[in-house]
Amino acid sequence: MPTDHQTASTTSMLRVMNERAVFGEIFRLGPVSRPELAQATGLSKPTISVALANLGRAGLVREVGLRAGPAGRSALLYEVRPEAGWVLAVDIGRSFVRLVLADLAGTIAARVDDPSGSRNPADLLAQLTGLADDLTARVGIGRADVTLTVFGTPGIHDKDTGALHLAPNLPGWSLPGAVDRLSAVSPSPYLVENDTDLAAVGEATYGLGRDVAHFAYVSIGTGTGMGIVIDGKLYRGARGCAGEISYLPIGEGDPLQDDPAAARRGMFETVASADGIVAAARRLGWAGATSAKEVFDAARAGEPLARRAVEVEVNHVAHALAAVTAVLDLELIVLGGGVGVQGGDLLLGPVQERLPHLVALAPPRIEVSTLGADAVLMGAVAVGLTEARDLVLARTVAATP
Amino acid sequence: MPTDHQTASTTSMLRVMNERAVFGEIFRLGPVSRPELAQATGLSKPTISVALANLGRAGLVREVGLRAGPAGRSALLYEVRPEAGWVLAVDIGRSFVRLVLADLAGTIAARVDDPSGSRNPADLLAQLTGLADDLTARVGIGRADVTLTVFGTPGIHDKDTGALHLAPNLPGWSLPGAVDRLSAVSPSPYLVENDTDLAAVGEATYGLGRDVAHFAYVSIGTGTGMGIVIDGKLYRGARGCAGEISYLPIGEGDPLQDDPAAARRGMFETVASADGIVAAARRLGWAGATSAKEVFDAARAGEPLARRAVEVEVNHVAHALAAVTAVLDLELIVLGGGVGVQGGDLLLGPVQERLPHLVALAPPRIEVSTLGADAVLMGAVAVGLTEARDLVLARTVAATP
DNA sequence: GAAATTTGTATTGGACCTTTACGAACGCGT
DNA sequence: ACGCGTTCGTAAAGGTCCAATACAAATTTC
Repeated sequence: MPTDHQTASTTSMLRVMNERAVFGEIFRLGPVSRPELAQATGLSKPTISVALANLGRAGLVREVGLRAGPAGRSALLYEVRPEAGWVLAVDIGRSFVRLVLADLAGTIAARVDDPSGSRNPADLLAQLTGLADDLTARVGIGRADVTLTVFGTPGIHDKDTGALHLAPNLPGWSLPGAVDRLSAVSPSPYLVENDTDLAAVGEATYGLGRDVAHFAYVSIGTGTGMGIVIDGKLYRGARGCAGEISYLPIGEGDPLQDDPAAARRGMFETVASADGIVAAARRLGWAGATSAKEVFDAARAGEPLARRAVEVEVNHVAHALAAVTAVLDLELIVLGGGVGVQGGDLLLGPVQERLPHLVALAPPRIEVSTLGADAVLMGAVAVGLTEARDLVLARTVAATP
Repeated sequence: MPTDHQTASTTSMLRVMNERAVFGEIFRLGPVSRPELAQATGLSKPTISVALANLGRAGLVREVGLRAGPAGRSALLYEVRPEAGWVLAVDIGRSFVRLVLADLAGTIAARVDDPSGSRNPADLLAQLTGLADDLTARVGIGRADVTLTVFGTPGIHDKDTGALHLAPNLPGWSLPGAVDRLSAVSPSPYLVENDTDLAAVGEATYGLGRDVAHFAYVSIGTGTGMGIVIDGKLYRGARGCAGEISYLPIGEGDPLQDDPAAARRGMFETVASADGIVAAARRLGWAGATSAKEVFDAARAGEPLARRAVEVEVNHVAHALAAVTAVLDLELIVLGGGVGVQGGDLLLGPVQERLPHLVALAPPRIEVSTLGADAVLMGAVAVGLTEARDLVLARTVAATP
């Protein structure tokens, strides 16, 4: 049990701490006056003034107007200077590459969605670099002005070897060092995160999980996955594999005896992902079923075979969420991914009804994602903003001797 | 996503922070010299001296001897004054009540194990109060000298209502306010924690999980449960129900169709707990099986039916740990509880072998508890010590105007 | 247009920590 | 036994930072 010991501080670190606190409150509260900052931080007015002077000199905050109060002198308002930092968010999806350039205030300045072709490292890198240059040029900043780049990819990024595991859709990226080549996209520091994890952060920051302390995002689509956000922080697990619900031992039979390929892919993913639904429909007698969307449409139209296939899916999803609830005891689970979003109307009610029968605990609320396909990108922005805020501040502090 | 904002500090809070840091390092490093403390905290020698003077005046630390170095003046060593605080740990088990009185240094000064009778609130309270008085008297301190009392109980403590849920073995304790009556045992502040959670903390502090950041303790016995320790902190979940693996949807058939009572109890607990093993043995043809211990003994003797019953148990446990691994991605899982400890030799190997076939991820290490029945008690001591350290420090700081 | 109120800043004082310097204590070698 | 190098502990001086107080500036209300 490695317990983090309390840190000691010297006087000169106080200024850093307090400036950081002031900067953080400006982020949190938006345009805000000095008295409000004094209130929020517990610091005195003169201290706030000094901190604002330093932050202003460093170009991190700016005056933005006056607040007209009921009486008395109007207060100057301060806000984060948006151009103080830029976050490049990249979602490397199965069929699309999406990029967003956001300023430090979180405003999205430019966006690109590219239905890309090849996924081998060299082609993908060239494509990403070109798109990134497009975006920065469009906004009128240089490549070097990007504070931080955040990549969302499927699979698990092994930071020691630079390899990407469990991402069969990205051939060539599982070789050692392959992920490190992403540094070529932008001269900034960069982060590589699992796409489902980012989607979870996105939903937790901009979506339904905003005020929820124990939250998870469950993605069901071509594959399955889960991102866990606890107390506002992503939970990654010992090796970054937390939330790999593909491997939940849920479904009929025993993978060892049945099908080793399915075992490698994971029991839950095999039965519950899009092609698992198609397989279920076929097994039930609908030989011509080709896509999950088709099955859901038919179920909405009242087709009995399709409805039974959906029932099977409901059962699998309910069992998975039951397992997650038994382990994590969450407040809210948001359903996403292709199946989760497009089939959400058919899944949500039955799953919610089924869950209390499986776990005699207070079940979590279950909702369908509001961000949809943008969840990954928005999560990358959120992660990037949090990190970029620290980066610009650290840069400033270092430059104040 | 509630993000905790950076706190601001004033100069006078620096002293508090630094004294806290010094005190923490003394805890962490044991008898330690001033130069070592300066090194560990990053503070200067004079500051350490001042902090030690204050802590000494408050009775929290004391000189303990000299360190003879290879050359130069010998350094005075400081350690926590054990009598500065006392933690009373209480394990309310199924057939035993165990109490321990530990000083602030963590030394166990007195212990009592009582094979108690009645479990209704009034009787149990009387018994606990008597035993607690015995312990304090034996050590020579007063009731009021106890800094903190930590109770370990089965079930989930609802802090809002003061009721204890999911603890069928403690009749009467599920009424609102019942748990609050535990305050009568000692005039100190008190905490009520789930026994399995405490056992997890015990193993994480004194047992096999000492240097592990992602850890869980899985208890299998009369019931089943899991305690999760992440980065040294207990993970409780949204309502304190995290780790209730009794409800993992693992086992044959569907509880809804089969047996509503089993559904209330939880699928996994029904099949994998001690009486689940007995039931499995009977189902396999051993009609006379009466206890899990008997089944394990027979399996060790080579009895075929018993060995098959153990195989069934292995399968269930492996599935449960697979689900836990898929969700949490742990480094280490420690197996405890009656079945876990006494049947560990038969379960460990087969489960470890089975797990990689169920999850294609790096599986966690699995070990059998070394603390055994003392895990709950030791966990209560660990939790109490952490908290008591803050309490005595806060008391001191408040008394220094 | 004056009073009331709120905002921003200048000044003073206090709390804290570090640096520097020096005396105290100890071991080792001669 | 004595000196020397080394380490430990403390004292004094200096610097940084923040709060409190006081006051000037700006704005609304009556």
